[in-house]
Amino acid sequence: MGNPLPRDPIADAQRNWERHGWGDVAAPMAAITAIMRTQQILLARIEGVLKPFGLTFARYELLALLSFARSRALPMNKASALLQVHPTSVTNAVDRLQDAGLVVRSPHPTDGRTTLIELTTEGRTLAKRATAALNTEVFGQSGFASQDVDQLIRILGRFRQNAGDFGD
Amino acid sequence: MGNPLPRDPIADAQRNWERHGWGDVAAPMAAITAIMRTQQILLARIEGVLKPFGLTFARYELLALLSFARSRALPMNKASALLQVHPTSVTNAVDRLQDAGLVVRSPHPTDGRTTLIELTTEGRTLAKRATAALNTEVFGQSGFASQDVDQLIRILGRFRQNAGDFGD
DNA sequence: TCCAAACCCTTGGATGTCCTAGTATATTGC
DNA sequence: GCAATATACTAGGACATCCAAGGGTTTGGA
Repeated sequence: MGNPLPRDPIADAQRNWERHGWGDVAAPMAAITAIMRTQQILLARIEGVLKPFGLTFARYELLALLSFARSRALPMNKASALLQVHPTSVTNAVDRLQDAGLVVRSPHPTDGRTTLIELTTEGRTLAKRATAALNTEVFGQSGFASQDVDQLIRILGRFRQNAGDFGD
Repeated sequence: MGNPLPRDPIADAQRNWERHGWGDVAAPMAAITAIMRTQQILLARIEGVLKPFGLTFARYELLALLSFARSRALPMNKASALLQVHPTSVTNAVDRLQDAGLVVRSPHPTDGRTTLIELTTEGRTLAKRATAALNTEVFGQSGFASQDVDQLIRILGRFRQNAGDFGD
């Protein structure tokens, strides 16, 4: 989508902030902007790897969640909570996965409000293959040094906890 | 969109990866997933602050870019490169900002292919006010410790450079 | 017991992102 | 000078996300 820029646009923005007298928030602004951009880069890599499988990242995440769940079937609201996305996003993903024959919906045995989702055999197979591809082509070549990975897990873990993602 | 989970879902995923024999990529997987989730949290905060101004993050970024540009008018392709988004995304944002009276399009004086975008007076004022709000309500309360901010800038800066974002 | 409040999922609408093509204008090479 | 190639923007389509609202089911208090 573009060639490398001559200079780091985020470092430029940080300098702009300092120049305007906002030096006290320039660094957090740069860090947050860098997170946004990094996410964009990583998402593009992930989607690129998943495309041959006919999957998007959103659909893969749901497939992976189901493949690791203890119980074979998961309520949609549970999936929404664990994936931390809006319930309508899960509805959307399940619609498409079901059209592709990778998951099936079934009614909850005792709660008429709840819908369960479950992997089909093809869904389980595809989840395995897609995970293997992501492991070798993205996670195995993340571009982060080992110590940096640890730092990221620590820093972002604390941030997410403070943001109310999880207790503990 | 949800209450805190009892446990960190990303730490759970990391354990799942290790349990399946993918221990060598479990940590990068967790780090990358944490980046995705952190971006989601930050974006929600930013959009929440910008909503009263009638802005989204995409539109704000364009407004901010224009307000810091040396030249009053910027070609659309330049904006696309600096914001690192697809040209059609800039077209989309400019359409809406123009409808809102915050920017105007004008033809390039010498290159008939190029369209310049320029802030209106209202656009410049709104950019200032929105920036002030983001500085106090988001960047000033990022939730990252000062040393962590430095770590993030360093780690993600190197990552972005290796990913080909910029030379230097 | 029974109705109001809470909960679950889905539909419809607004936005944003990207990709693919199409149109118009510039630049390059012969 | 003219054709071929490259560049700039935009239109249309596929997906994802969220919010608001609606319809069905369960729960809980009067």
